[in-house]
Formats: sequence, C-alpha cells, structure tokens
Amino acid sequence: MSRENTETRTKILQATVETLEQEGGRGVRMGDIAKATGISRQAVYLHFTSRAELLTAAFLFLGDQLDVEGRLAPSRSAATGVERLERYIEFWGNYLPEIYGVAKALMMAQDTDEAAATAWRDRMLAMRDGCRAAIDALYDDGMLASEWTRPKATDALFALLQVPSWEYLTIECGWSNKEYIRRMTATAKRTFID
Amino acid sequence: MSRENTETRTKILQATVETLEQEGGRGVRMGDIAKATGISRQAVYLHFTSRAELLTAAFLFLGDQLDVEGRLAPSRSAATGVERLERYIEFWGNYLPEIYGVAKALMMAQDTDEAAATAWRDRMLAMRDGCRAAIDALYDDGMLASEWTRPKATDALFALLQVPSWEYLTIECGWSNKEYIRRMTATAKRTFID
DNA sequence: GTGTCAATTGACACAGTGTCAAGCAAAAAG
DNA sequence: CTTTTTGCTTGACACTGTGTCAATTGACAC
Repeated sequence: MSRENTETRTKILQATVETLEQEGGRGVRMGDIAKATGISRQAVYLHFTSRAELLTAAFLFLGDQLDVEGRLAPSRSAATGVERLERYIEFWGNYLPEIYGVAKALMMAQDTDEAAATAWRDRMLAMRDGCRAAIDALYDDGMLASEWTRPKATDALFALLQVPSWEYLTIECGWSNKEYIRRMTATAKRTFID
Repeated sequence: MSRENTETRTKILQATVETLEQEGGRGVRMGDIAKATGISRQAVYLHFTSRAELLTAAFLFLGDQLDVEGRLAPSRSAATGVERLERYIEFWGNYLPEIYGVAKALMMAQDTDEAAATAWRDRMLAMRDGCRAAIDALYDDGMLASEWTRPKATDALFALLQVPSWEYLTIECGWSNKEYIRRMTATAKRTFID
C-alpha cells in the first residue's frame, strides 16, 4: 500500500481523477483506471490496496491540485460574518463542480464499502467546519437569527449545501453554477440572518 | 413478471418492505428477501424480473399501505398558500421516515441500474409536484418572494427537501423529526415568502 | 389419471473486486 | 560484468451477488 510517492502512483491518481471527472463518477472500474494509466490492473493494486483507498487518495490528490486552502482564504479573511458566509458559499459553489466526479464515486462507494464511508465522512466533516466558521462569524457579529443555535445553524447550512442538492439543481434542473451560488447565498442569508 | 396479485407476490413485497426498513435499505440481497419471505431465491424471480423491479414495486406497495393520497389531503385542502406549504412540509417530514428504508435502497440501486434510476426519478417527480402545487398556491396569494419565479422556487423547495438532506440532519446530526419539520418549515417560509 | 401451476433444487454464466505466484526487464549494487 | 533488487506484467483463481435455465415435486382441477 502507498509506496511513497512513486511516479506511477501519481500517474494512477491523475488518471483516476480524469476518468472520474469524464464519467461523472459513474461506472469506473479498476480495470478502466489501469487502462487509462497505461499499466496493468494488478499494478494499481501494488499502489492502492482497494478501490476505496484509491478513491480516497484521488480525492485528497485533487484537493491539493485545486488548492483548497488557497481558495478558502477569501472566506477566512472576510471582515464581517455576512461576508464570510457569502464567500464560503461562493467557494463551495465553485469548488463542487470541480470535485464532482471524484466525490460522486466516493459517495457511491460509501454504500457498499465501510472504508469509503469513513473517508467520505471525514472529508465532509472538514467541509462542515467551514460552515461552522461562517455561522460562528455571524454569531460574533450578533447577526445569527434568534431561532438558531450555532450548532443547529451549522447543521442546516451544511445540509443546504449537500452534494445531492447541488447535483439536483444543476444537473437535473439545469441551473447554471452562477445561479446556484446566487440563490443559495440568498437563501442562506434569509434563513440565518435576522 | 408480476403474475397478477398472487398471495406470494404480496408476501414478498411485505417482506421486502420490512427487511429494508430494518436494515435502513443497505445490504439487502435477493436471497435475504427470499429467506424473509420463506421461499426460495428463484421463486422471487418468478414474480419480479429483477431487483430493480422488486424495489420499485415495494416502493409503490408501501405508498399504498401508507395512504399517501390521504396524507396529502390536508395540504391540498389548505385555505392559503402559506398553509399549503406548511402542511406539505409536515406531510413530507412524517412520510419520509416511513419510506426511508425502501427509498434508500432504490436510490442506491440507481447508481448501477438504469431501470431503478428511472423508477426513482418518476417517484420523485410525483413528490416534486407537491412542491410545485405549494409554490403555485403561494404565488396565487401574491406571497411568493419577488426574487423567485415559480419553476425556480419549485426546484429550490424540492432541493431543500431532498432525502439525503433529511438523512443527514436526522440520522447524522440527530435532529428529531419534529425539529426537522419545524426548522424546514421556517426555512422555507423565510426563503419563499416575502 | 392427466394436466397445469407454483415452487424447489441445483447448476451455471457473468461482472467486478481482490489475491497469488511466476516471470521479466531494467536499474542498482557488488 | 555479474548478481540482486525493484516495479511491473501475465494469467489464474477465489469470492460475491445477480440473473438464467432445466429438471423435478406436489397440489389441485377436470
């Protein structure tokens, strides 16, 4: 498992990300990834013990490539709670389409694979933390609507931003990503700000 | 396929519903359902051509058992748009936990099975219609917030009520069902009513 | 008795994951 | 310039779960 940072390992991850992105996360088998990488199926297992581990690694790999930390900076440096909320939703709305393929595959693997479930949960907890920070910032400004406690508002904001919800609105309903961000921001502000 | 309404067919559906409810829709195989029914695995295939067909039939069967139509009546007979919205969310919040097991199984089958995907989509379109009706009623009362068109508001309301969102808030975050209904109603009212 | 129908049993094809062992080729080490 | 090591290949195989097929049984109907 995970023979350090071999060149091949990176090529596998790259191919995984590309293939999943292309297929929308659906129906991608270990053999497909091997073929896309240009190696044998068994070679993939020399670097990743299981499909779940590969998907998890690919998700983290993509996160690095996309510079999540850098993208979160505008939200983190916001002057007000409202601004922080706005910028966080904007980050999320721009980030989601880029991770969608890999995220979808990991979500789907969740159903049958315990390891994938844990991995996905961990990743989502990290995202939830951004929601918590935005809500806390609102609260510190005295702007959090009185009906919400901070934990409940965090739960609700994160629920609002769930992947399936984005999936439904953009892919199913045909909303543009810009519209998704605009309307979700408006909804969040109406919901959480007094 | 579907040899009319044999007694065995009903027993299979009943066992399917119970088993899925019990297991939260996860990890239930054709053989498990056969065992729960007290028949052989092959006998199940005498009544349902595929797992997808069985799950779909179980979903409809459960819908009848739970009297969806009857439960929707309060929302349909609401005097005002606001009331209609409130009652629809209340219906949905009480309905969802009861169908969760079967719904989850059908949702999961979606990922690999085209027939299951279509079946689930159809069922959800029916539910979406309730959202549309509630939004239309609001609009007719002149209460729909100016930033929303009726179709967009329908999309958004339905997205708010997605199964994964409910799943997250109740199962993951531990919200009671009552709290889910209360907070979702409040959120919807803040979002869609001017 | 002879059909017919529902269900049983057991075998099997198929897809996909994951494992194992033998071999091979090129780089590293003596 | 051999030997060893490393990374990969090839091919076979176990396992799980779905769906199919054929032969058989048992009951009830005519």
